[in-house]
Amino acid sequence: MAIGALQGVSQGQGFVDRRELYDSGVHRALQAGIVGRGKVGAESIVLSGGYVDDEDYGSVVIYTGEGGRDQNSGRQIANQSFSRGNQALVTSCLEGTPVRLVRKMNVEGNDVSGPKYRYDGLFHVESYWQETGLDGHQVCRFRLVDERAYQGYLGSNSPTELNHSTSARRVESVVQRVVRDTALGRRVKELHDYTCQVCGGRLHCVGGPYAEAAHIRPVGRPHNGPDDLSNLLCLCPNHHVLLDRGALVIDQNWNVQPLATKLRMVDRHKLDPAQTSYHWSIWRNESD
DNA sequence: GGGCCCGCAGGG
DNA sequence: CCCTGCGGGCCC
Repeated sequence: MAIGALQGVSQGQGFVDRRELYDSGVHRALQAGIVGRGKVGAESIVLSGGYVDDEDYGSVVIYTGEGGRDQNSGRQIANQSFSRGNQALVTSCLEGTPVRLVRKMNVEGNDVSGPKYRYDGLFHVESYWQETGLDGHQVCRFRLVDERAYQGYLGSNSPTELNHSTSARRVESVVQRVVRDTALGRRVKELHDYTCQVCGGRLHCVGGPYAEAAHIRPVGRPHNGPDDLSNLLCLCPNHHVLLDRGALVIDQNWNVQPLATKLRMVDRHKLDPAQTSYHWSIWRNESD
């Protein structure tokens, strides 16, 4: 029942089997890959290589949700939904709470007695979406980033001062909305005079207006959206969040659904319909 | 607090 | 390859 780091457990620590992981409290399940509750968030996940759709890049992990899987063959035989453990990971994303990540190691040679699992520290659920998996069914997917990588993005000089329960959400926001907010981000905001393309709102702060540059198709793996104007919107914070989390999608006619309002356009800013169509594809089942 | 469902085991 | 199975989450 503990979220975050555990006393007496060090990063990189090995565990012989799932029973030892269970007893240590690192991952309190003998079989399931996700431990956590829908309304509280996830505690821990195990990356075992059992899912064909998983991608492990070290500090970035693309994790496939649970469910719809044939126990024996290991193949997806039904669609997944954002429920159970998948809902727990969504909650971790929305709340910004860290998740313990355990990797199953490929044991070299015949050393059966050695540790088969390794605790690899805390990860943040940066985003979630769904897509058609390699086996042809809808799967839930999660982009997890090593918390140390986050601190690297931020250039933080005191990683240990980060309080996960209170500041992680803000950390995530900074990564998505400020660090990537370069000259291009300023450009798109100037083109729209800091007016939200969804609601037309313009936030007047002391010192000037505030808006956010939002990528339609996310940049970085696995989405690999382009970091250019044709993939950027000028949005207020609320509609930025709703777009990123799939509550808003943009259809072929530039209507924002389910609001049924037209995306506000200006002549000098052309969008690429391929990007809105990609965004649609990863959220089509959730937005109706 | 009991019953039910389900899962990124593990071993034979 | 098959099957037994432990225990968490969740809904009564």
